[in-house]
Amino acid sequence: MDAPPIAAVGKLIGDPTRALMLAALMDGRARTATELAVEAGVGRATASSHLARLTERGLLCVASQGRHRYFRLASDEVASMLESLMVFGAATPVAARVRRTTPEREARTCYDHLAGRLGVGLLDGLQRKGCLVLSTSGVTLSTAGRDLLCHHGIEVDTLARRRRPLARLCLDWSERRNHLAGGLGAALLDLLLTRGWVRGRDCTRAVTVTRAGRRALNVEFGVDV
Amino acid sequence: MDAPPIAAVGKLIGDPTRALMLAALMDGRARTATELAVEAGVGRATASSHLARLTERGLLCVASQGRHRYFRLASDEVASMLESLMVFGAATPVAARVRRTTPEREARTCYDHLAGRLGVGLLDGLQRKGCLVLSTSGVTLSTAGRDLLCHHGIEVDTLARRRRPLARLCLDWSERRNHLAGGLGAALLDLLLTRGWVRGRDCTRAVTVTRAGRRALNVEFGVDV
DNA sequence: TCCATGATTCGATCCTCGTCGAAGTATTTT
DNA sequence: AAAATACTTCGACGAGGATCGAATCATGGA
Repeated sequence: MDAPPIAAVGKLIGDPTRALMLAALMDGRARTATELAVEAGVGRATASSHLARLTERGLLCVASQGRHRYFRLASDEVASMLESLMVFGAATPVAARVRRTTPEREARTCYDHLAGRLGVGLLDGLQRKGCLVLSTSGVTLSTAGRDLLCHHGIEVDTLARRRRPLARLCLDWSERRNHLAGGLGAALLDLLLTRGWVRGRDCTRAVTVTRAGRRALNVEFGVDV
Repeated sequence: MDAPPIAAVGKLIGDPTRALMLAALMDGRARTATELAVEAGVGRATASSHLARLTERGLLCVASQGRHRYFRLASDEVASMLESLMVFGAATPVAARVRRTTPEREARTCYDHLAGRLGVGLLDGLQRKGCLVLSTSGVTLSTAGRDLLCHHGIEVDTLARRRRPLARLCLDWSERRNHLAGGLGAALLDLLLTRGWVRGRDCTRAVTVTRAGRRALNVEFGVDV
């Protein structure tokens, strides 16, 4: 009658303070222990103990820089798992049906890549253009896709050599469809931001598509925003 | 500073008793409140309150039959979400690396379909044979696939008319790759069991492939067990 | 070397929530 | 009708754990 493994993870995520920390880190950026303490509205001592437990369980990883300790999500698999929780997080099924379309549903970041309608659309568009081929073990980049992305300055070959998978799928809580994660997903968000095609809002994970972005995304990646 | 939605779901799964109930229901079968109380090692009153909360949140659904109330997972999306939690459930990353291959990793059921190496292999095989085509919104069945499954007595057209999606992907905690869920996944497990190609062990979710099954799976579905 | 700042550890406190027994409701059986 | 079974609601109890302040450790700058 011993508690199954999911209980431990659930308990970890179930605490409001830890959940706030995880939610804050969903944008993929690293934060110091004090920053997270403030964001969760809790004392430094409390935050420290929470962060230690999250790290120990493999949900977070930590990098010491000087006297600061920067915490971030351990991988985009963690982000993916958290997103899958949000499917049930919102409310009762009844309330979920009458839910409004929020900006977050339109376009947002998930860890370090795009999600929401835009994220799903991007994966769709790239697939229709024959740039991405979905297979069982995930998504793979076609030669055409490689050329397109290289043309936009993304160093695909460098990314491919990393330990991190080049392309992964992540189930979207708002669309209930997949969007593109992995190194490629991160590189694409990077590209869209530097080109000024999408603009991030500082406090939330929501992003907006610029007028130029709308056109460019359609022409380049076949996205119908 | 209000608690994010994931906290509520986490807290729900985080309780050992509720986790035991969910784990028990992962095989997809429905159980009465009393059965679940026994399986979780807890009184009837306690079980009842837990089941009410799980149902309210949309993780379980309930069907009243006479004086019995049968609880089961609300959908295979719940099973999919629980599997994604197990990726982090096992232990610390260090311990996870030296982990043995258990029977559960070889082949098991997840809700009402196959998972583990066999589940992943089945999806692989069907894809290689051109029976399934992976697309962004999920998997779709090709004409060739429809013919093959009908030939084995699966009433594909009937399944397609149901509200439940015909084919869905579910991330495997042991293989970290997708396996086949949805109505088709359920029908295939059914087929394999009635043909005697795999045999379920009663108490656990593990299944074993029979000698005849090994050959048949290879010939019919291109599975390399 | 000394102080300022970031982070962790420890001990004490407080509160949430899981637990059970008893009573109440619903449904089947006799 | 009455008894039996399945389940839920209610009230009270108790343990686990989240929280904080104070003390300690670690790093950087003067």
